[in-house]
Amino acid sequence: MIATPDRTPLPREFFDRPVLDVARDLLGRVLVHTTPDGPIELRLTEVEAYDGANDPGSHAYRGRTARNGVMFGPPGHVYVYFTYGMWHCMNLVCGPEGRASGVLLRAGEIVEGLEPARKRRISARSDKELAKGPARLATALGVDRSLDGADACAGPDGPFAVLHGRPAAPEQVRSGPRTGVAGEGGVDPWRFWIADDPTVSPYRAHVPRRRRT
DNA sequence: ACACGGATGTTCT
DNA sequence: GAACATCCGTGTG
Repeated sequence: MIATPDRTPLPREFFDRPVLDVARDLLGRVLVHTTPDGPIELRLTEVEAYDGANDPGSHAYRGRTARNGVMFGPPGHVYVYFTYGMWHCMNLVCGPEGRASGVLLRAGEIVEGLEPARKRRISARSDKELAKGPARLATALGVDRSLDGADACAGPDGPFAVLHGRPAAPEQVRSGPRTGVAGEGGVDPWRFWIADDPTVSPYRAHVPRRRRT
């Protein structure tokens, strides 16, 4: 008999901690996004921490703007941004309020709602690629800017929640530099993942692109 | 498996 | 005008 996973939503206090602690602790937890196609659930296998005004890699480094406002708000909310003209990526805001730190959700395993996830990720060659990468993850979950600012601690009534799940054992957690982050921001080992998990995305260094005309 | 360039448009300088 | 917390298709090995 298989033990029942703990489906208790994480309380807001979970997110009201230093962002590095929250990032490590999120691995293995289960996200639930309720969509018109039904619930999609994802077990997190890879995340990155971004530490507000102290962090040259963070969207909050140069202060508050219309885009990043949610990062400056209370912990336990969803920050979604649009990038490269095509993609969405999602973060969970960490406390304390005003610190503007967050955890980018980079990859995971779809554990419920495979059919709707495949439908949104038609180019995926296998199920382990459905959410292998932050924009793929958001696509598979059906997340866009309409979810920006949503409360991740609202429980089953809200459109999005983070369940307790089965946290990864600390000895299974690996860390390294963040993917695609330029300059000094790409130095700190603030990317975390579960060792040997097939859904973790490959590391890529930041590549400055040549101008187009 | 890995490297490259194009796609696409919002955001900020 | 430039940068962008990326992805995909195509090429090579």
